[in-house]
Amino acid sequence: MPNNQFKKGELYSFITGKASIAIARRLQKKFNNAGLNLTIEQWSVLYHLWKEDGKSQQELCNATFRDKPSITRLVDNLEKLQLVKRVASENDRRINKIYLTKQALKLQEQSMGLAEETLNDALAGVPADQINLCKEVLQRVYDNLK
Amino acid sequence: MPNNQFKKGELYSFITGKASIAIARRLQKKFNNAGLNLTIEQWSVLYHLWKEDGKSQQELCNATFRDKPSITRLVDNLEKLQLVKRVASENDRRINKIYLTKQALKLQEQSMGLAEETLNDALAGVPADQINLCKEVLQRVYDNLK
DNA sequence: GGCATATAGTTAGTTAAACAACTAATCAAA
DNA sequence: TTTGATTAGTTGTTTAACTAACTATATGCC
Repeated sequence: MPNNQFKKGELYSFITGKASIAIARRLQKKFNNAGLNLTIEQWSVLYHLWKEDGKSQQELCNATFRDKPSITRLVDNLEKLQLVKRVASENDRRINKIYLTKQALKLQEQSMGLAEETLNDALAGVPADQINLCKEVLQRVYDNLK
Repeated sequence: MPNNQFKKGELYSFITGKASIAIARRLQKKFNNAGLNLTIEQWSVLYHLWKEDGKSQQELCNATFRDKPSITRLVDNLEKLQLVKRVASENDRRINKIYLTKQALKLQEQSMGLAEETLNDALAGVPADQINLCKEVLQRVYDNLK
């Protein structure tokens, strides 16, 4: 039987993703302490728009690994916060393109700095080669399941 | 600066825990397909009670890495499903001890089988030593942040 | 053109997470 | 022994995930 090195006690924390939950909580705290009124989920949408503005909601679904209703509501809330605007595509009127506002552009540097800081906290004392191997394993897991 | 091997594109998936989300989704699907009317979060509580029945809610908080309101509501829902019962502790009447019902005991074998299956799906083709290293890194991340 | 199908997005309902504020029971110390 | 602090658990509110059902637009085929 493959991979039965997973004894039950270890099984649990792999499934629950304790480590990534801890990372997300730490980042959220840093946001709160910095007075950034932003959830990690909202930040994750902005993150992909900072990389390329004007993505459609469907593209945001793919990028953030969320389903359509989740993105609809995240964009709703980001619009309420005046951080993004929906603009109907001229070519295909089913599509909403999502554009960052000036306010959102201002948040990029600070929040990305806090995110890098969080990962440095998380990975303190872990050698680079181990991090890389870990990333590869997690990517493989993701590919195995998608 | 330590650990700056994290370029931005990689940063995101580490924070979001794509891999563990994928694992949880796969396990939830297996539960649904098997007709198990159980969320992964509910299962995670049962999991720790199968290991040791009669834990207090606070002990379940620690074990599952959730806060008290989350456990209150999970136990509420598990009680509605008649899978656990709250029993006030005789020594200390602030404490609820949570006990599995017969119905819950029946679910253990099947659901744990599906969980192992899910991890085997997830880790297919990943050598044991890499899995072990990955576990160590994730544990270290968790310890760094708690 | 007209109809079936696919795609983009929204709405509704249930479950869960995070946080704050709360009640009740226990403990400790003056 | 009473007062203050601590601990266990609950309740309320907001945000988000997931599923299913829905609307509207676009596409492809006859």
